[in-house]
Amino acid sequence: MTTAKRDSSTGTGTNAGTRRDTYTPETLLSVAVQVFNERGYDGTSMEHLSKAAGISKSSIYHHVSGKEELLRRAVSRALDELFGILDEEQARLGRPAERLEYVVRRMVEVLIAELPYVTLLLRVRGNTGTERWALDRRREFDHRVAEMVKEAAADGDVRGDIDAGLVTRLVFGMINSIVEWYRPDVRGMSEREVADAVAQLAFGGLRRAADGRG
Amino acid sequence: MTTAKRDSSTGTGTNAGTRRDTYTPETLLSVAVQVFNERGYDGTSMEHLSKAAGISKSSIYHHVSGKEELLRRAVSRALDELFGILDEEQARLGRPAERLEYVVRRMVEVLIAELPYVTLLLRVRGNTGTERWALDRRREFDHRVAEMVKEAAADGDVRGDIDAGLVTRLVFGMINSIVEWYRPDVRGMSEREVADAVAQLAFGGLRRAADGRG
DNA sequence: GTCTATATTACGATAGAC
DNA sequence: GTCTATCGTAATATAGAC
Repeated sequence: MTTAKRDSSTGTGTNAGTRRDTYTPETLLSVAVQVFNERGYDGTSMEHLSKAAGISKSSIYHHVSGKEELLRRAVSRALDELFGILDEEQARLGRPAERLEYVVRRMVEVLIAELPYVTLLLRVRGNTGTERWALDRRREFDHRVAEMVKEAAADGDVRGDIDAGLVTRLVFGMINSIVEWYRPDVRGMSEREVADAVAQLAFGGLRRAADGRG
Repeated sequence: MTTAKRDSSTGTGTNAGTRRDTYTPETLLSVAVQVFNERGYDGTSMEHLSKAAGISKSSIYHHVSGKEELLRRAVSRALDELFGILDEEQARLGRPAERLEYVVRRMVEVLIAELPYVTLLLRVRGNTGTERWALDRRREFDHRVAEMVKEAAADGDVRGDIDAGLVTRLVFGMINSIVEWYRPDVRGMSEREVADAVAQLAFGGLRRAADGRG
């Protein structure tokens, strides 16, 4: 009943202002990323992509140089959004613990807003140059957040009985796991609601809270 | 300097009590799982496996029917260990909150004790029948732990302001992320120490604790 | 149990027509 | 911009010797 083909009804070629019917690297990317996430990058062939996009294999090569360029574009987008968080004012100014909580909430929001792109980024293994580059940049991001955890612990606002690197990894694990279950179509649960739940659980813990903020 | 070849020095064939030099499906599995985790299952060819095992491709087919059998054996082992936790006495008896904390700690321990097997399980995508079966069993396990969270919340021992299913997913995310960074060779950090850190962070939260137990 | 050799299919990518 | 046809390689798996 459903079809992977694009709607061709607007494709006269003379409508200057309206969206074109043919693919651009960007629109093709959104299709590719979806398939990559369903089948895994290595489990996706150009044939799979061509079927999903509704064009032939060779047409894909007209837009991009190959599979790896699609991967590079996707993870670049995810990384740019994540690093962008660290440049925001609330991530740079104020007490470390507050900056940390802001970053945690924003990570959840970015992860949901850019769900397919971040999902792909988080699943990269390291078989190609592009994948290893992505892993390096991820590590750099993790490191910068870990520094924030260390500062917050030094201030006494965050528990110091667990190593800051370990804490960062575990909180990242919690946040990043969102890509494994969050789906925008299910009713309810906005970015904000998920971000609140993650922040409350990460900072307050599972145990029934004695009061609102401690 | 390093070699992938096995040591052939004990391979006389007459030493009844000592370990044999040739592969069994089980010893081959440990090699395969390692490569699967490094390159990803889809990114691993029989050629990769044969190089890592130090035998030819066709020799692998003497021990197992193919790649997918290796995957099935690996994820079965991981699933058996995880479901085994739920049969343990401390997971079945007592207050839900205490059973839950026990399961969380044991999950960490099993995950570390069976690191490569659980790692592979957690990365399964669903392209083959074996993979879909593994995903189904994982969901079943998650569901049974989620029930425990619901009971603990009903008792008032665990916060009820966040949906039990969401809490379960986030805590699982934290636990499961261990496979992404834990390496047994790095000095320090035993199974027990990681389990303690996870339990403390999951139940107590990031915020500096007011007291030991709340 | 392990090997070499090979059958067969799938893959990434290109050539060239329209 | 898209297509069909195809190239060269790499994949899974098998055959048969030792």
